[in-house]
Amino acid sequence: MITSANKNTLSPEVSKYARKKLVALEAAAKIFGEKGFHGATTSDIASEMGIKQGSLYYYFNSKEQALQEVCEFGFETYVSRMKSICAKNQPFEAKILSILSSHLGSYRGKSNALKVHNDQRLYLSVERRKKIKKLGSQYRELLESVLQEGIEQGVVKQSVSTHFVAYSIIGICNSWGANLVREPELDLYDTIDQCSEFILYGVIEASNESSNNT
Amino acid sequence: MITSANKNTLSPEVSKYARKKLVALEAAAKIFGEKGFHGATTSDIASEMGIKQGSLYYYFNSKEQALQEVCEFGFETYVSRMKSICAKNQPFEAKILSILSSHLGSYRGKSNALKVHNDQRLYLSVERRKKIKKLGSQYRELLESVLQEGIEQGVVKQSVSTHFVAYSIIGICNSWGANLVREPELDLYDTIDQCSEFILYGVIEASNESSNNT
DNA sequence: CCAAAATTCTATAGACCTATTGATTAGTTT
DNA sequence: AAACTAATCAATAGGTCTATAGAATTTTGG
Repeated sequence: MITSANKNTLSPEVSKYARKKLVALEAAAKIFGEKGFHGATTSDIASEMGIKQGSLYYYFNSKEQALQEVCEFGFETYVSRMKSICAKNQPFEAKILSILSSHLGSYRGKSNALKVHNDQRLYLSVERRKKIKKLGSQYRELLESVLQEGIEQGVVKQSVSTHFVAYSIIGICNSWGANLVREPELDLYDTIDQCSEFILYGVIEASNESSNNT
Repeated sequence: MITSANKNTLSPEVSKYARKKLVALEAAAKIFGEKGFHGATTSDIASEMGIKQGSLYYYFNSKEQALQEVCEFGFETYVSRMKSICAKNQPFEAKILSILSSHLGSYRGKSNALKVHNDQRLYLSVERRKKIKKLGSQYRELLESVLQEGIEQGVVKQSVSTHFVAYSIIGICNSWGANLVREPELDLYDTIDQCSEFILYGVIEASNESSNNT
């Protein structure tokens, strides 16, 4: 049995294993992102990182576990960053901007892992999804708390459902995130600004109250 | 060779073939929706409609063609409905509401096909995606034209990019659409209303101009 | 430079899956 | 009811994929 958890105890900084495991994760993320979980083969992933199919199992116990790790990898740092954003003492608008920067920026950073998390995580067994589910709930609750804060400060309309808006914001971000991955020439900061403007103020001209209700 | 295009020339109203072909499309949509294109097997689809795996090829030439037909099926009527909405002479807000009703309502109607279109169409070859691509562009252009109309009427802010907002609206709709499919107890009309409010006016309280810009 | 550990390779068993073929049953028409 | 057509089935060829096992190679530490 392969004890892939073994690391060289006398690692220089970080073990060779850990370094190459990261390469494996990135390769898996790229291939899963391109072909989907079931469409990707272990052979694809292995050749992406320059090793043979069988050797991949030195780094993963199974294909499904590879997907699990990619999803967790793509989501983990991202949620913890969300936490620190929410903890800060900033006006509502600034927080939203930070959140959008973090969310959309993640796609440009380790684009593939986060995309895989969004598109492929449901193919994991319930058991394997536990941690991911927890992270997802955490994230949505954090976003809802920011909105609730906005309501209490009188900045955000009382009529909005924090749950609904949180979901909608996540939807917009994931949709644009997918575009950012697909089209590298798309400008990240422009996208962030437009999302922010749209989420905060909608599309209706504020001054004109042309409510010609039929 | 199976001439699956044959219909009984003396069909009663609509041929038995056409009727069961629809059953096949719905079964394929359901299974593709649950397991994804590569995760689904022809055996799954066949047993969903109560026939054996091999018999499925009486209705489809290949698994990939089944996916193509499901995607087109899910998108076609939907785009044509969008056309008639855009042609109507209605105020901007009413049009947006109609569009949201149509888009989100579609998920409740033939929920699976539209979901499959969104999630799985990229696994089709470029050739097979041609028609779908065209429909997608048509849809987005129609939505952009509605926004442009709104700008010209002074209802929509001049600063918004119609392209960006169109994409964002589609993102929100697809995100909520997926929720509507996943959670049947979610109220359709409530979702439509909240989406509309959010898209039109954003989350910020209109009266309060608390722009404490740092 | 040698021995132990880490990493990669080759080869393959065992499943499973698509698509085809020819036989078989059900349905219709005359 | 015979003749014809439509719909389904059973069986399988041919291919691909995951995961494993043991051999071979590389790296590391003394």
